[in-house]
Amino acid sequence: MAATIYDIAREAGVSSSTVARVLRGDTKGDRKDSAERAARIRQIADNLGYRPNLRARAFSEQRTKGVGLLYTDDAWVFEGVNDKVLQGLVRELRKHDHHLLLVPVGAGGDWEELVLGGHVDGCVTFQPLPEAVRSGIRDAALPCVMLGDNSDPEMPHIVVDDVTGSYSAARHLIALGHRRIGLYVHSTVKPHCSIQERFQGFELAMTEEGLVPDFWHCPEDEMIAVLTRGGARPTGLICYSDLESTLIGHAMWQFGLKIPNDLSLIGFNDKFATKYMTPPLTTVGFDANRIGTLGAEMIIRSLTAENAKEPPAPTSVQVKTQLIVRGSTAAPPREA
Amino acid sequence: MAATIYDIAREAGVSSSTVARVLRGDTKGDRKDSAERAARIRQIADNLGYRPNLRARAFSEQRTKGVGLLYTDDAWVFEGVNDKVLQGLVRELRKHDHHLLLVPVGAGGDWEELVLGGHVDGCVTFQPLPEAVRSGIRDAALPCVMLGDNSDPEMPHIVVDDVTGSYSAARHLIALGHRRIGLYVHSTVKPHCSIQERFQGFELAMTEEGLVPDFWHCPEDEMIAVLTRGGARPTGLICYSDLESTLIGHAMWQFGLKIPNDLSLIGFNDKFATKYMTPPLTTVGFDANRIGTLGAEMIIRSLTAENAKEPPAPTSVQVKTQLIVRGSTAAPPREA
DNA sequence: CTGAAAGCGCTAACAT
DNA sequence: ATGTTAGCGCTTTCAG
Repeated sequence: MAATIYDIAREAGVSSSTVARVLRGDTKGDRKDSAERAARIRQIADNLGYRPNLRARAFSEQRTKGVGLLYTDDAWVFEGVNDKVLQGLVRELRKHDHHLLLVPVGAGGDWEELVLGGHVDGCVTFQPLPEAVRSGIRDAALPCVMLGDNSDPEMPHIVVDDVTGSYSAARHLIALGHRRIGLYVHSTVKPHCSIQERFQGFELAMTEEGLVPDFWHCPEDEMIAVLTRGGARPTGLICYSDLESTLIGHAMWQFGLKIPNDLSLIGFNDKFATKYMTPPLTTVGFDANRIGTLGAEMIIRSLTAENAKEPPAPTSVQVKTQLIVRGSTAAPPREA
Repeated sequence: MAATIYDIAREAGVSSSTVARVLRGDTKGDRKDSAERAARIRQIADNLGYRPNLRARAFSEQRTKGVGLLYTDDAWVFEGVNDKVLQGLVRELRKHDHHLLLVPVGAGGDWEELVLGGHVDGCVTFQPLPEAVRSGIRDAALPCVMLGDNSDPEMPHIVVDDVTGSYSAARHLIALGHRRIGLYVHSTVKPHCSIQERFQGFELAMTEEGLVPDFWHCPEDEMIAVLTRGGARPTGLICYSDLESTLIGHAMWQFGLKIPNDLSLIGFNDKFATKYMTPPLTTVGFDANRIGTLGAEMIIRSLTAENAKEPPAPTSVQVKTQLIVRGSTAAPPREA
């Protein structure tokens, strides 16, 4: 159906190799007759609507120029700021003539067949993956970059500077006069490095001031119960992400409590809508798009480095965070 | 490097076709010796860590089992409820042993080469695409399903029942006593069918009551100016999406105006966070995940129908909407 | 600079 | 049921 280099070759009266070379621009055009022939070949290709067959090329070159995005199958892959990460990833990959495949892990449909079967040249992972997946990738020596996860020191990864982020958040609350401050992670968030590191930064700021860091990893109703009970409840809460902030902020409103008057709230991620919350959310932001861009660059590099037989050095990149102070934080209530 | 069927064949002392057949389970196992041999072949394949080479298979079968998701390169691809659509799409495709490729159109990186070069067997489109893209797909006779866009009657598509959605939203406001009601679409939203149809439903409800439908397609500050001026300003606003609701709700709060007391606000899409807005947003919801699932089923069907040489009949599917009444709507203020 | 030819790994039609 | 063989369309040596 579609024209091949052979069709062109026949019509031009040359060999298929010549066509292939010309079409790839792999010719100098020194001699005059050559140049003319090249032009004619291009002309014929154009007339025939020739388009290289990518399946054949992938087979021949033994690579697809595809990169798989592996993620565990929870509901939050495209949520939060991951959309921006994804955007940066896809765009940068496209710039380098590669493309992204979405590969949920553990959602039926065998990821192994797809990823290890050679339909992708490398992969990028979101979130901590099951050990089986990691070892599968490692055994296959498949180039891989982990995003937001440094649980595997062997693999290059890009993470957010969580320690500094939560440190500055805690510092901000302390400076406002808060003494009882907590860090809240929703129970649906699976344990991984970001939780630990956000706790570390938080803990550091607290202990520097001789304060005791409180930590919750529970469903929202438990957290809400703590925040709405009388007595020594926290007056400031740092949330693992903007999701928790949304949940807690809403609950406070339902209970007739005011933010920031009754509770200072800090989110994480600076997703778009938080700017428009009531009140606008103070949050720890970072350039999510850049995570994607860097991830793409990194995987592309190891994909090309592979051709050069040089094993890519394990690399770790941190993306800076910045506290964005808006309206959800203020001095603690008097009685505190 | 990786084991092939030839390696297995050699070791088992059989032909490669036999290996291929056994590995595909394409054998009855009638005779005892056959069954034994099959078992041995499987054993050897296992030992060798055999895994079918998907590139070779794609080349041979002339299909990749890949589906491209085409979208114009704006910032909202993964925003709103599109994340859910995407989720449904990916999962359903994976169930049918297919996978999704992300293909931004017009962001550098040639979509044509990727899509028309045979790296995907079909495609699904988000949002209205440039005519050049549509005709390219049509000329290549590439199976395609359009999501949220019925601008091309030739192509199968899945849309939301926008007319009924906005109709019920308007009806709700009218029942509450509102007379001056507007429909607001942000200027960043490009003209497409949903806008028209949401206007139609809105207009219908209004004219049924002898009311005049107001329509704005502008940046938020213009809309805000209209809402905060004195006199005959709208008391009820139906928004094209939850984005507009977020923007407007926030602006009202800044101006010291109350929702729903001073303005009743209705969103569209029912994205997760709107339930937690202050107050919770009344919105028109629909099963976004289902759009993805249906889209996947539809494209899979036309991919397999193609093998049967039966041109897929153009199909149109509508996903139902439902008004979700929460706290952002109430009777209009007295003076109105 | 060009042509001939091998090879990439699998599927499928055909013959046995 | 099994083996043989011919593709699938491109890249890449290797001669000329």
